[in-house]
Amino acid sequence: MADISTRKVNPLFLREEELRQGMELLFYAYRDFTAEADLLLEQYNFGRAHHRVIHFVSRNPGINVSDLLAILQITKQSLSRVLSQLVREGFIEQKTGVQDRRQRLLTVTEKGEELERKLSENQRTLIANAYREAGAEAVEGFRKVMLGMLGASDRARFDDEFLPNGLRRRQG
Amino acid sequence: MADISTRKVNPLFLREEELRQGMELLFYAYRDFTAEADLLLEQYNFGRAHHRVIHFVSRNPGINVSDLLAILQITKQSLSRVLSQLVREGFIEQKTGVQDRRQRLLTVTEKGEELERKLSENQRTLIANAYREAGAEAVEGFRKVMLGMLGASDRARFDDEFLPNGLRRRQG
DNA sequence: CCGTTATGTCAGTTATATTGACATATTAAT
DNA sequence: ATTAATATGTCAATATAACTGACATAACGG
Repeated sequence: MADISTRKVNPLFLREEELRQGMELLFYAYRDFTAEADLLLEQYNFGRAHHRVIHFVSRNPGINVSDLLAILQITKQSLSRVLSQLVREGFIEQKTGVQDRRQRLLTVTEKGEELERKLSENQRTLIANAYREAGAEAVEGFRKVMLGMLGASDRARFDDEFLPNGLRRRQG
Repeated sequence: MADISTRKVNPLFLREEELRQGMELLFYAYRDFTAEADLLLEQYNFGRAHHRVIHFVSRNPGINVSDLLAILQITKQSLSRVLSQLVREGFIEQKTGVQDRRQRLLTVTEKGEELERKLSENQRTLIANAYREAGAEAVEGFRKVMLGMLGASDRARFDDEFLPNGLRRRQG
């Protein structure tokens, strides 16, 4: 199946094949990437949504609910269940905004940070190993391609961080 | 937030930051990647699972149920609902195996191929654009990193296709 | 004061997956 | 030939996680 001889003589097939491999890479990588954290989450009776909330609140301390919803792209009702659970169990804190007292600004507690570290440990290891094995140049390419795949609004979240080229350099 | 000066003097922070960016790239890319196909699937009252089944059966004509389950990593009951729906509506065909008549070998009908093309059109475009904009070298790096992130069993699915280096070369 | 915004919540629904138990047909092993 | 194991399918109950819609409160901005 998909014999090389066919590929060689048919650049269109080759390109098509290449694209479909890209699709599958994304599928498998995402699944493998999330698999272990999912197991850990079960022990807390949490789901992937909890992980995402903790991750993005940890990365954006003081974020308000609207902005978090914009990142997660879920309904406020969905977030509510997850978030109130995390607050109730002491992983996330809500503080009333100072300029705008309607807002609830979210931060992760120390307990929350600890959980975040646990949850992401395997993920960071996976990425770190993949980066190390692939080498600096490959990592640069990986980022380029991934960024190129993002929709405009999501890409904007990275622009600030990528342009100042503090990160493009090393990844030893 | 995340000021460059801090990054420059603290390689550990930089590395950590880099890994977390990788995590988010994967999250956003996967979501943006699947967003449009999801919309189309709604029109058929199908879900992402249907897309996956069609994709992998299309890529592996004559695959049996067990192997498909191994790829999808879902229960046979879950697959059953999706698959029987696809068979009932004429997107997928089942044929009794010849060597082993217990098996149901799955193939995509012409109608199924058509749906697959529709569903993946946007995804292929996304990848194609990202590849083109990033360049051949970046694509090579992207693949290396993605492959490096896969678990052993998933990586094995690509080994055959990657080692014969019919694909590493061009991506014009 | 009033329209809008940020947030929260109640209720009902839908989609999708899971587990467990069991059934059928077929193959493979003794 | 009988029997154990395999490939597949199905019924039923449950779980999860999202959704929509409606409504409520508090605070902002003019």
